[in-house]
Amino acid sequence: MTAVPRRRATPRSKASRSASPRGEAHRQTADSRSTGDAGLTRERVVAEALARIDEDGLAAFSLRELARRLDVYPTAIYWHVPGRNALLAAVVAMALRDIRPRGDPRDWQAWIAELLHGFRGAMRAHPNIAPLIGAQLVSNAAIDADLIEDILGALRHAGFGDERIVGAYNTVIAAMSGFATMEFAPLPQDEPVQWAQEQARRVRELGSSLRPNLSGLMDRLENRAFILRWQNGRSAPLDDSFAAYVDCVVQGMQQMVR
Amino acid sequence: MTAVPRRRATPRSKASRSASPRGEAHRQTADSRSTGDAGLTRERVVAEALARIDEDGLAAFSLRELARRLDVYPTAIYWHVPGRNALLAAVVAMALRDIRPRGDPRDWQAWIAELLHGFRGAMRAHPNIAPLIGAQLVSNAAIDADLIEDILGALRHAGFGDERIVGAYNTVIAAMSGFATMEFAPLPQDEPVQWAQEQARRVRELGSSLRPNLSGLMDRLENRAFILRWQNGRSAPLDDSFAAYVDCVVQGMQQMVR
DNA sequence: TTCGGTTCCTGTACATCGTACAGGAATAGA
DNA sequence: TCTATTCCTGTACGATGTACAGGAACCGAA
Repeated sequence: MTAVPRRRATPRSKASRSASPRGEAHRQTADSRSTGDAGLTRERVVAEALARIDEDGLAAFSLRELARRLDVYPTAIYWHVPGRNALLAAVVAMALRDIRPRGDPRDWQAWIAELLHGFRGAMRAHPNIAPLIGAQLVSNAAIDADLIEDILGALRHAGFGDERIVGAYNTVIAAMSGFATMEFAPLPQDEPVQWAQEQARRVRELGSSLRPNLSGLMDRLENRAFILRWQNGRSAPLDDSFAAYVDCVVQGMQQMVR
Repeated sequence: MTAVPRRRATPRSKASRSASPRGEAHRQTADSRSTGDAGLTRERVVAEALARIDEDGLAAFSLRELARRLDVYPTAIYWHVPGRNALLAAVVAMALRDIRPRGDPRDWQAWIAELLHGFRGAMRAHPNIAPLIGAQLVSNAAIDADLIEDILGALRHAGFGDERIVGAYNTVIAAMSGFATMEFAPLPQDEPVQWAQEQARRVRELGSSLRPNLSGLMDRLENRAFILRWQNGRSAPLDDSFAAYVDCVVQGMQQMVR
């Protein structure tokens, strides 16, 4: 049906092979490579996977397409990565690499707010990994141990004792990932335009006279509130709501600690 | 490798066909059916899909396996449901059918707490749909419009005006789904025992002397905190942490409204 | 300089998946 | 009794993840 122009069966084309930089031999050691586009690395595989997901979305991502982009056979990837799931875990880790706040954990309120905003910033940079977040954060090493240590440190400064600090920690992690995961959750990717129109119509129809709050607030809610929108955070970010959410969590923790 | 005993190519076996209840003709009208196990319905398809996901997990779920269980050809499902994604959306809607609190929205704090606990209860009943929650709650009809109306009503009683009620609403939705989604996120399903052991070892090694908070709290944290556990909420629920989380959100909203 | 081992990739193969499409049998309505 | 509709059977296709068996380039020791 789609009749996508298909590349040849053999992944490394004659052309790209003979046009190899400096006409050097194809084979290179892992560390002597200087061109950067030949010689696979785990780093390169993961980075390209993230790039593919950023561009085409998670649903369209496949090891075979990734291999095509890397100009290798699909099974070559398995040398650097155990399998699809492990690759996705590594992708998440790469995307969340730099969320550690630079502020002072002793100013715990500002520090936690910075953490939550930083996490959301990473999600905004790579919104298509949103569905992976919950799945990979079960116990994955995507989050640095030093970051966890700092979170606990901030909570100590907030005044949490041994009894309640576990609940506070879990609250922070859940708050960090909860909002952004939903905000950037993907839309149905088939027929996106028609789907958005249908959703917009559906949402507006909810505001009947039988539902006074919904109808009275419809102007403010439509496409700006969960379940009542037809775009995701990529095209329609929920900045204000997220700020309110962060305030709520931080103030709630302040109350909790007393 | 696994060599699963494979059923025949034709889905409805001779045996089950001739052993059809009361030896009646195979074909039945949609409403005259009384046996309950013949005649497909959208309801039946969705219910069986949820049952399959509950038992085998989301990763193992496929339309073909579902069809095998329903004793029909895979393509028969398409008569009742547009496709895989739509089916999963319907599954989520079914699982979240009864989360509407029975309390009085005017007592907004108790009402919102009940909502959050009710949502988590639904997730505990169907933990394997956790990865779908974020994805399907973008703007899906999984949540009843009347429930949304009640949430807004509760927030009105809390004192939120037009300005801030959208942020409060999004906070409630994010809080509702955020924690439970993570708590019940699936573990890697290949080699679960070995994986759990590795994770346990990894977590315990994080508590070195370089990380005093982590090491000091390790006894309380291990397998009870996000990122530091090797079981998910199904086998190791985070009841206390969730209660703390709900308190935090509710108290935070109370502060917000002033 | 030769040679055996290691690294990293090519190439093949297979079971499985979602779903498009063409009918065909039973039923309902005229 | 005839026709249209409903709901399923049956076939088919392209795509996917990954097991497995090599094979070519490199490394270090002889």
